[in-house]
Amino acid sequence: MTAETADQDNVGRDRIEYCILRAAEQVFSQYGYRGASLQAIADKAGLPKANILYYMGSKQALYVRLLNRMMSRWNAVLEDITPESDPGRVLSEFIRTKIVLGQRYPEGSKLFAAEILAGAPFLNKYLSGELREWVASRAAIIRQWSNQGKMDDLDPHLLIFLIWSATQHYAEYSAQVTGILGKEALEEADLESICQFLEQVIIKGCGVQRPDASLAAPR
Amino acid sequence: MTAETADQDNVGRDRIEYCILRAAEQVFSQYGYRGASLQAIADKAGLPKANILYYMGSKQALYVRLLNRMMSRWNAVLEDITPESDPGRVLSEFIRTKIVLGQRYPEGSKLFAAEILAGAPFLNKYLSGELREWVASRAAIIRQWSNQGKMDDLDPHLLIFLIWSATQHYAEYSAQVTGILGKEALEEADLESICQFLEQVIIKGCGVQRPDASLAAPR
DNA sequence: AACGATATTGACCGATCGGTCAAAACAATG
DNA sequence: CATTGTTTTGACCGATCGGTCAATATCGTT
Repeated sequence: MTAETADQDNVGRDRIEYCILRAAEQVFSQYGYRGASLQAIADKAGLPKANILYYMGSKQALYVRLLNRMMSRWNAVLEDITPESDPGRVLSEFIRTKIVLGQRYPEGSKLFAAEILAGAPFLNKYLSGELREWVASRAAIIRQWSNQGKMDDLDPHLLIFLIWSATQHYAEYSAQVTGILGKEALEEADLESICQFLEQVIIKGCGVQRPDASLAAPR
Repeated sequence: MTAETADQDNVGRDRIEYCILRAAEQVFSQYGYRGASLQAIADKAGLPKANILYYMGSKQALYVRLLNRMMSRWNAVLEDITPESDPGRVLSEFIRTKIVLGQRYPEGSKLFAAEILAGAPFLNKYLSGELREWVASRAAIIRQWSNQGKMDDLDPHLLIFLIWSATQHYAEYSAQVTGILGKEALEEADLESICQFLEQVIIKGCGVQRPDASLAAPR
């Protein structure tokens, strides 16, 4: 690197890399790792194929980078959960956040789904490592809620799986959902309906108690 | 065809076709349509590649045949639903049937998932045709249940989506589920727990009333 | 203007893709 | 045994795969 024009240089580099990542996410999410071709990514990015490899090194490196980017987007979810939290509020926020993430990054969600479908060849360590710990810590807190009588006594892992599956469905199966509902795409109002539906059914289904039942007057 | 040794002939042919379909289902479900190669299918079936094409005609014909086979497996679900049915029993059976199907045909389930992820290029007509009608008719009955006060007033489409997603999750995301639970595979007992969990949460979450509340003595 | 570093890109590599074909192997009938 | 129809399969086709490379273009520094 020559002296300190680094800022400008990196800005230009970052812009191109972002463009490549965006194109690659679309192609990988649609066709999976093996089904995607660098040529298709290059075409979508408007660059020659050799340029993709110049910036990303290899198909695998590009793919792994996309996976990591998507994982990091999910890291913020359910961060502030504590044994003292109100289950209803936390579950509600969990559901809404997941729905929003799926809408904000539909290709990333599908990319992740395709990776799992293929048997998680690049993510098995993450699944049985970081993510397992993540789930275990949240499950322990949910378990405490049950013991405190704040909600029914349910397997917390299965509850987390339920929320995952129910929310991700609308990102990964958008083709099915829109096909059946006869819509071109899901609108804001649809998403709000979905969120309210899932909140109501899941929170009620878990027997979540009103937070301040002993304090607030029932009405 | 020569006279009537047709039986034997067809049996031999069917056996080979079944073998090919089984191998193809594995490969397609793991890599998607574009990511799968006829060579990989041939290797898994223990046949030369040219033989696959002799029996199946083309990669696309083989793929479409697998899709149709999987769709027909799902046809039996929720067939005997009526406005007079007990919602609890129907939903419970719906959930269990879906879980069982996912376990019986894990590759078929993943095949379908991969097809939807890719934007359902081969299934969009089915989704917005047959399947939409299927959903609409069931949704109408669920709506009647709500009007009869048998359950809460919820969007039936979203309820069907919820059950679909929650059950299919254990077939399509088996790599994630086993990775997080730290199991090699889901056992019978796990599946029973999952079914009971989903039945309890969803039925309770929908406010389903006990069927003979006015007849049976509360205990 | 001259120079070294970085970017860009067309040409090319061996491997593999889906698919064709004709020769060989096989089975059944006359 | 000869004949006819069906399977089987290796060889091959043009296209495309991921990846390499060297020639060229661009840029900042001196």
